Amino acid sequence: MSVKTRREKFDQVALELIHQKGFKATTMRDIATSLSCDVANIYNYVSSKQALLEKFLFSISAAFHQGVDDIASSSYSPTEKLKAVIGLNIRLTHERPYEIALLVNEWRNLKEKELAKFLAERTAYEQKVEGILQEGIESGEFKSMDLEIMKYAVLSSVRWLYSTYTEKGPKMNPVELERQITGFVLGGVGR
Amino acid sequence: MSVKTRREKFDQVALELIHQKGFKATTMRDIATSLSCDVANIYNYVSSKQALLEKFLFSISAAFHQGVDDIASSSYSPTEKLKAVIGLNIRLTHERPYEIALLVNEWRNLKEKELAKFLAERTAYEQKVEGILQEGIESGEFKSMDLEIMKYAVLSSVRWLYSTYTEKGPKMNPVELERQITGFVLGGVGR
DNA sequence: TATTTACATCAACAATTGTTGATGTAAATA
DNA sequence: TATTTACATCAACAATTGTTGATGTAAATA
Repeated sequence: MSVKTRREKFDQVALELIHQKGFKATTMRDIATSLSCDVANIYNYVSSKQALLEKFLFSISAAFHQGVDDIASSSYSPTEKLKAVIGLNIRLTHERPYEIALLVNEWRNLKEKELAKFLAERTAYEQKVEGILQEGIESGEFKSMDLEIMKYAVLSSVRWLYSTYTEKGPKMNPVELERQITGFVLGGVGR
Repeated sequence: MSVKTRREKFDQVALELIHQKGFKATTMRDIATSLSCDVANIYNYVSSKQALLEKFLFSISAAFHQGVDDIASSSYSPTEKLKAVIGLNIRLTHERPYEIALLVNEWRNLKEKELAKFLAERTAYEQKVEGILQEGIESGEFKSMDLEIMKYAVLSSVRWLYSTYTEKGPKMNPVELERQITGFVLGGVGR
């Protein structure tokens, strides 16, 4: 586990630096310094700085898509599907918090073509979630509220989670976290 | 209104560019080009690029603090205070969406000293909201859930709002928006 | 009228930054 | 044994970028 190849170490260091300082602010020299090697050496691992960002973003984006597709096409009820989407978010956040942080904060640094591709993927993901919510409204399981607001409210309820795993301090128990978030999304803070 | 002094025009252009491209990616030359003037001219309006970011962030941060202080020290019930906090967020988002976008996305570009000051202010704001939530749990108005999770869940429920005002397309009616968000935060999506 | 204010341009700088080409070496593989 | 692989360094580049100093001008103010 903690014995990593040089390549794995590189990925990890690059990811944490980009999360911490931001993509633009992280220089190839920063990464080299953290690896105690020469700048030029980094190009043995990755073809360009842009390619580095693209790799992280499209990899985690694909994981979300696969997860939500499996949920959407299941025979679960809307409520159960919504719980599963929350569970998916918590599982991925727990496993890959730094990539999710980039997903939230660094996507705008993609170049034109990749940016368009990324935004298309993001919109597709959001529409899949919206589909579950609409199903729930129609079946009467969810209250009838503005669908777009409902979608953003639900999505934002899990978007902050990565910070509890990237920041210092005690990590939250993912099982308990899921229970709490699910309770909030379904029932709010009121009694 | 649309007749602006050169200085107001500068603020507006700088704000929109930084929102759109990000602080690091926005160059002084970008701003100059948008204003159809020389780069050097910008230094008649602001002393440095960093000062520009600081001005926007601390100004909007102060507005949030003043708002939440008035609410916290009122004699409203916890539920009413929570509604007022949501209302404050919606009002400020409606009035100053671009500054709020920077508050969410660009604070990490502050330099050491200002970064520390900013984070202290942000933590203080979050603690004030947490205080209201705790009061509500103790009085039995809110369900008893993990206070920290509750705090982040509530805060994130309003953190995405700016995008509905900075993006193209029809703007949401702030009164209806407030009603919908309040309903979600207090009662969730379930029936 | 004399002076300040607000806004403007030009040329130039030092530092930073992503990237490349030439080159080397120890270990693994054919 | 011959060759490929993975990892490494050095020197150098072209482009970008924030910022400054010198200088000018039309309008507002004293």
